[in-house]
Amino acid sequence: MHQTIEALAAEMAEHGTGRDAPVRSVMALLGDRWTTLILLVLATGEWRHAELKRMLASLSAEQAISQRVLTLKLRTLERDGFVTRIVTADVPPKVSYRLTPMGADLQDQARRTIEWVKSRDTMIEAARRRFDLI
Amino acid sequence: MHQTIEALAAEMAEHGTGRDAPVRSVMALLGDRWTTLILLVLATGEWRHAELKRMLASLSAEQAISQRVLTLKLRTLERDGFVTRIVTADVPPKVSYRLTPMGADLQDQARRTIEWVKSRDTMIEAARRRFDLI
DNA sequence: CCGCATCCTAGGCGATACTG
DNA sequence: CAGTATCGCCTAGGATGCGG
Repeated sequence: MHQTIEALAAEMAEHGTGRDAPVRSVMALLGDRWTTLILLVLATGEWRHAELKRMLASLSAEQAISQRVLTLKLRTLERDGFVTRIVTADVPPKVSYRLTPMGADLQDQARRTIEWVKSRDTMIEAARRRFDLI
Repeated sequence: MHQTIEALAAEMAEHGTGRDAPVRSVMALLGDRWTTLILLVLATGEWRHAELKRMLASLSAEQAISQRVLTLKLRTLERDGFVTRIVTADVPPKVSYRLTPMGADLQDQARRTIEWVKSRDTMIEAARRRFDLI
Protein backbone atom coordinates (compact mmCIF):
# COMPACT_ATOMS: atom_id res chain seq x y z
CA MET A 1 0.00 0.00 0.00
CA HIS A 2 2.89 2.31 0.72
CA GLN A 3 5.26 1.17 -2.02
CA THR A 4 6.07 4.53 -3.51
CA ILE A 5 7.05 6.10 -0.22
CA GLU A 6 10.76 5.48 -0.57
CA ALA A 7 10.79 7.32 -3.86
CA LEU A 8 8.88 10.15 -2.25
CA ALA A 9 11.32 10.36 0.62
CA ALA A 10 14.30 10.40 -1.71
CA GLU A 11 12.70 13.08 -3.82
CA MET A 12 11.99 15.22 -0.80
CA ALA A 13 15.52 14.86 0.51
CA GLU A 14 17.00 15.81 -2.85
CA HIS A 15 15.39 19.21 -3.07
CA GLY A 16 15.37 20.30 0.55
CA THR A 17 12.19 20.84 2.46
CA GLY A 18 13.64 23.71 4.44
CA ARG A 19 11.74 26.94 4.83
CA ASP A 20 14.00 28.79 2.41
CA ALA A 21 14.19 26.11 -0.24
CA PRO A 22 12.64 27.40 -3.47
CA VAL A 23 10.05 24.64 -3.52
CA ARG A 24 8.55 25.63 -0.23
CA SER A 25 9.01 29.35 -0.44
CA VAL A 26 7.51 29.63 -3.92
CA MET A 27 4.54 27.48 -2.94
CA ALA A 28 4.06 29.77 0.04
CA LEU A 29 4.30 32.75 -2.27
CA LEU A 30 1.50 31.49 -4.47
CA GLY A 31 -0.62 30.86 -1.42
CA ASP A 32 -0.25 34.21 0.24
CA ARG A 33 -2.70 37.07 0.30
CA TRP A 34 -1.40 39.13 -2.65
CA THR A 35 1.33 37.53 -4.73
CA THR A 36 -0.89 35.66 -7.15
CA LEU A 37 -2.99 38.72 -7.77
CA ILE A 38 0.15 40.76 -8.39
CA LEU A 39 1.35 38.18 -10.91
CA LEU A 40 -1.97 38.28 -12.74
CA VAL A 41 -1.87 42.04 -13.06
CA LEU A 42 1.79 42.19 -14.07
CA ALA A 43 1.02 39.65 -16.77
CA THR A 44 -0.78 42.43 -18.61
CA GLY A 45 2.30 44.60 -18.93
CA GLU A 46 4.47 47.06 -17.09
CA TRP A 47 3.08 48.87 -14.07
CA ARG A 48 3.99 51.81 -11.94
CA HIS A 49 3.91 51.15 -8.21
CA ALA A 50 0.99 53.46 -7.47
CA GLU A 51 -1.15 52.27 -10.37
CA LEU A 52 -0.50 48.69 -9.47
CA LYS A 53 -1.62 49.44 -5.94
CA ARG A 54 -4.87 50.99 -7.17
CA MET A 55 -5.52 48.13 -9.57
CA LEU A 56 -5.02 45.53 -6.86
CA ALA A 57 -7.43 47.42 -4.66
CA SER A 58 -10.09 47.33 -7.35
CA LEU A 59 -9.58 43.60 -7.95
CA SER A 60 -9.78 42.59 -4.32
CA ALA A 61 -13.14 42.53 -2.67
CA GLU A 62 -12.09 43.38 0.85
CA GLN A 63 -9.46 46.06 1.24
CA ALA A 64 -6.47 47.58 -0.45
CA ILE A 65 -2.96 46.28 -0.12
CA SER A 66 -0.81 48.44 2.10
CA GLN A 67 2.14 50.13 0.51
CA ARG A 68 4.53 48.36 2.81
CA VAL A 69 3.31 44.94 1.82
CA LEU A 70 3.24 45.74 -1.88
CA THR A 71 6.87 46.79 -1.71
CA LEU A 72 7.64 43.68 0.30
CA LYS A 73 6.00 41.31 -2.17
CA LEU A 74 7.58 42.99 -5.16
CA ARG A 75 11.00 42.73 -3.50
CA THR A 76 10.53 39.05 -2.88
CA LEU A 77 9.45 38.45 -6.45
CA GLU A 78 12.38 40.50 -7.69
CA ARG A 79 14.83 38.60 -5.52
CA ASP A 80 13.63 35.27 -6.84
CA GLY A 81 13.95 36.48 -10.41
CA PHE A 82 10.25 36.69 -11.23
CA VAL A 83 9.98 40.45 -11.53
CA THR A 84 12.18 43.22 -12.89
CA ARG A 85 12.31 46.61 -11.26
CA ILE A 86 12.84 49.51 -13.64
CA VAL A 87 13.88 52.89 -12.29
CA THR A 88 14.12 56.04 -14.36
CA ALA A 89 16.30 58.90 -13.18
CA ASP A 90 13.46 61.40 -13.20
CA VAL A 91 12.54 63.73 -10.40
CA PRO A 92 10.56 62.39 -8.75
CA PRO A 93 11.89 58.96 -9.77
CA LYS A 94 9.52 56.66 -11.60
CA VAL A 95 9.55 52.99 -10.70
CA SER A 96 7.97 50.29 -12.82
CA TYR A 97 7.63 46.55 -12.48
CA ARG A 98 7.37 43.88 -15.12
CA LEU A 99 7.49 40.08 -15.20
CA THR A 100 10.63 38.30 -16.30
CA PRO A 101 10.16 35.33 -18.62
CA MET A 102 10.37 33.05 -15.62
CA GLY A 103 7.85 35.26 -13.86
CA ALA A 104 5.48 34.92 -16.78
CA ASP A 105 5.90 31.17 -16.50
CA LEU A 106 5.11 31.31 -12.82
CA GLN A 107 2.02 33.29 -13.61
CA ASP A 108 0.93 30.58 -16.05
CA GLN A 109 1.46 27.98 -13.40
CA ALA A 110 -0.55 29.96 -10.87
CA ARG A 111 -3.30 30.52 -13.38
CA ARG A 112 -3.54 26.80 -14.06
CA THR A 113 -4.05 26.08 -10.41
CA ILE A 114 -6.61 28.84 -10.12
CA GLU A 115 -8.52 27.47 -13.08
CA TRP A 116 -8.45 24.03 -11.52
CA VAL A 117 -9.93 25.29 -8.29
CA LYS A 118 -12.50 27.39 -10.11
CA SER A 119 -13.72 24.36 -11.99
CA ARG A 120 -14.27 22.60 -8.63
CA ASP A 121 -15.66 25.63 -6.87
CA THR A 122 -19.20 24.30 -6.66
CA MET A 123 -18.10 20.87 -5.56
CA ILE A 124 -15.94 22.29 -2.80
CA GLU A 125 -18.65 24.57 -1.48
CA ALA A 126 -21.09 21.68 -1.51
CA ALA A 127 -18.64 19.55 0.49
CA ARG A 128 -18.29 22.35 3.00
CA ARG A 129 -22.01 22.71 3.44
CA ARG A 130 -22.37 18.96 3.92
CA PHE A 131 -19.59 18.92 6.49
CA ASP A 132 -20.90 21.89 8.41
CA LEU A 133 -24.31 20.31 8.81
CA ILE A 134 -22.92 17.82 11.30
CA MET B 1 -0.66 47.86 -22.58
CA HIS B 2 -3.38 47.00 -20.09
CA GLN B 3 -5.97 45.70 -22.50
CA THR B 4 -6.83 42.45 -20.76
CA ILE B 5 -7.42 44.01 -17.39
CA GLU B 6 -11.17 44.31 -17.78
CA ALA B 7 -11.40 40.60 -18.43
CA LEU B 8 -9.25 39.95 -15.39
CA ALA B 9 -11.41 42.13 -13.20
CA ALA B 10 -14.58 40.46 -14.41
CA GLU B 11 -13.08 37.05 -13.81
CA MET B 12 -12.02 38.00 -10.29
CA ALA B 13 -15.42 39.40 -9.47
CA GLU B 14 -17.16 36.27 -10.72
CA HIS B 15 -15.46 33.88 -8.35
CA GLY B 16 -15.06 36.00 -5.23
CA THR B 17 -11.72 36.98 -3.87
CA GLY B 18 -12.90 36.72 -0.28
CA ARG B 19 -10.84 34.91 2.29
CA ASP B 20 -13.21 31.95 2.38
CA ALA B 21 -13.72 31.62 -1.34
CA PRO B 22 -12.41 28.25 -2.53
CA VAL B 23 -9.94 29.85 -4.91
CA ARG B 24 -8.12 31.70 -2.21
CA SER B 25 -8.43 29.18 0.57
CA VAL B 26 -7.23 26.27 -1.54
CA MET B 27 -4.29 28.26 -2.83
CA ALA B 28 -3.43 29.09 0.77
CA LEU B 29 -3.77 25.42 1.64
CA LEU B 30 -1.22 24.40 -0.97
CA GLY B 31 1.12 27.07 0.28
CA ASP B 32 1.04 26.22 3.96
CA ARG B 33 3.60 24.36 5.99
CA TRP B 34 2.12 20.84 5.81
CA THR B 35 -0.84 20.37 3.51
CA THR B 36 1.08 19.59 0.35
CA LEU B 37 3.23 17.02 2.13
CA ILE B 38 0.11 15.43 3.58
CA LEU B 39 -1.39 15.18 0.10
CA LEU B 40 1.76 13.57 -1.27
CA VAL B 41 1.78 10.94 1.45
CA LEU B 42 -1.93 10.22 1.23
CA ALA B 43 -1.52 9.73 -2.51
CA THR B 44 0.23 6.46 -1.66
CA GLY B 45 -2.77 4.94 0.07
CA GLU B 46 -4.68 4.90 3.29
CA TRP B 47 -2.98 6.03 6.49
CA ARG B 48 -3.60 5.86 10.20
CA HIS B 49 -3.23 9.14 12.02
CA ALA B 50 -0.17 8.12 14.02
CA GLU B 51 1.67 6.52 11.11
CA LEU B 52 0.96 9.52 8.97
CA LYS B 53 2.43 11.71 11.67
CA ARG B 54 5.60 9.66 11.79
CA MET B 55 5.96 9.59 8.02
CA LEU B 56 5.57 13.36 7.78
CA ALA B 57 8.25 13.76 10.42
CA SER B 58 10.65 11.63 8.41
CA LEU B 59 9.95 13.55 5.20
CA SER B 60 10.40 16.98 6.68
CA ALA B 61 13.91 18.15 7.40
CA GLU B 62 13.21 20.36 10.35
CA GLN B 63 10.77 19.07 12.88
CA ALA B 64 7.69 16.92 13.27
CA ILE B 65 4.17 18.15 12.78
CA SER B 66 2.30 18.61 16.02
CA GLN B 67 -0.71 16.42 16.59
CA ARG B 68 -2.93 19.44 16.89
CA VAL B 69 -1.91 20.79 13.50
CA LEU B 70 -2.17 17.42 11.79
CA THR B 71 -5.73 17.05 13.01
CA LEU B 72 -6.44 20.62 11.95
CA LYS B 73 -5.11 20.15 8.44
CA LEU B 74 -6.90 16.84 7.97
CA ARG B 75 -10.15 18.43 9.13
CA THR B 76 -9.77 21.23 6.62
CA LEU B 77 -9.05 18.81 3.81
CA GLU B 78 -12.00 16.67 4.86
CA ARG B 79 -14.32 19.65 5.00
CA ASP B 80 -13.36 20.71 1.49
CA GLY B 81 -13.96 17.19 0.19
CA PHE B 82 -10.33 16.27 -0.50
CA VAL B 83 -9.95 13.64 2.18
CA THR B 84 -12.15 10.91 3.62
CA ARG B 85 -12.01 10.02 7.29
CA ILE B 86 -12.63 6.36 8.07
CA VAL B 87 -13.41 5.31 11.62
CA THR B 88 -13.74 1.72 12.81
CA ALA B 89 -15.64 0.98 16.00
CA ASP B 90 -12.70 -0.74 17.69
CA VAL B 91 -11.40 -0.04 21.15
CA PRO B 92 -9.30 1.98 20.93
CA PRO B 93 -10.90 3.40 17.79
CA LYS B 94 -8.86 3.28 14.62
CA VAL B 95 -9.01 6.30 12.33
CA SER B 96 -7.70 6.31 8.78
CA TYR B 97 -7.47 8.91 6.09
CA ARG B 98 -7.54 8.58 2.35
CA LEU B 99 -7.79 10.93 -0.63
CA THR B 100 -11.08 11.36 -2.42
CA PRO B 101 -10.94 11.43 -6.23
CA MET B 102 -10.99 15.21 -6.06
CA GLY B 103 -8.23 15.05 -3.47
CA ALA B 104 -6.12 12.92 -5.78
CA ASP B 105 -6.68 15.55 -8.45
CA LEU B 106 -5.56 18.26 -6.09
CA GLN B 107 -2.47 16.26 -5.31
CA ASP B 108 -1.72 16.05 -9.04
CA GLN B 109 -2.11 19.76 -9.32
CA ALA B 110 0.20 20.37 -6.37
CA ARG B 111 2.75 17.95 -7.77
CA ARG B 112 2.76 19.77 -11.09
CA THR B 113 3.55 23.03 -9.39
CA ILE B 114 6.25 21.39 -7.29
CA GLU B 115 7.83 19.93 -10.39
CA TRP B 116 7.73 23.31 -12.06
CA VAL B 117 9.56 24.93 -9.18
CA LYS B 118 12.06 22.09 -8.94
CA SER B 119 12.99 22.53 -12.58
CA ARG B 120 13.73 26.21 -11.85
CA ASP B 121 15.40 25.59 -8.53
CA THR B 122 18.89 26.46 -9.73
CA MET B 123 17.76 29.54 -11.58
CA ILE B 124 15.89 30.84 -8.54
CA GLU B 125 18.78 30.32 -6.19
CA ALA B 126 21.10 32.04 -8.65
CA ALA B 127 18.74 35.01 -8.81
CA ARG B 128 18.73 35.18 -5.04
CA ARG B 129 22.49 35.16 -4.81
CA ARG B 130 22.72 37.88 -7.43
CA PHE B 131 20.17 40.01 -5.59
CA ASP B 132 21.78 39.54 -2.20
CA LEU B 133 25.15 40.74 -3.47
CA ILE B 134 23.86 44.29 -3.69
C1' DC C 1 6.08 58.96 -6.23
C1' DC C 2 8.29 55.54 -3.81
C1' DG C 3 10.40 53.31 0.01
C1' DC C 4 11.53 52.79 4.93
C1' DA C 5 10.82 52.64 10.03
C1' DT C 6 7.66 51.99 13.61
C1' DC C 7 3.90 50.12 15.92
C1' DC C 8 0.04 47.00 16.24
C1' DT C 9 -3.12 42.96 15.45
C1' DA C 10 -4.63 38.39 13.74
C1' DG C 11 -3.62 33.93 12.70
C1' DG C 12 -0.51 29.83 11.92
C1' DC C 13 1.93 26.74 14.31
C1' DG C 14 4.43 24.22 18.24
C1' DA C 15 4.32 22.21 23.11
C1' DT C 16 2.04 20.22 26.71
C1' DA C 17 -1.43 18.05 29.31
C1' DC C 18 -5.90 16.06 29.60
C1' DT C 19 -10.25 13.12 27.97
C1' DG C 20 -12.69 8.88 25.65
C1' DC D 1 -4.78 6.01 19.51
C1' DA D 2 -7.24 10.11 18.32
C1' DG D 3 -8.82 14.46 19.57
C1' DT D 4 -9.33 18.77 22.44
C1' DA D 5 -7.87 22.76 25.33
C1' DT D 6 -4.62 25.98 26.72
C1' DC D 7 -0.72 28.47 26.30
C1' DG D 8 2.88 31.16 24.01
C1' DC D 9 5.75 32.34 19.92
C1' DC D 10 6.54 34.15 15.56
C1' DT D 11 5.39 36.00 11.11
C1' DA D 12 2.15 38.09 7.67
C1' DG D 13 0.04 41.99 7.09
C1' DG D 14 -2.30 46.77 8.09
C1' DA D 15 -1.79 51.91 9.55
C1' DT D 16 0.82 55.88 9.92
C1' DG D 17 4.46 59.17 9.45
C1' DC D 18 9.17 60.58 7.56
C1' DG D 19 12.69 61.26 3.97
C1' DG D 20 14.60 61.09 -0.72
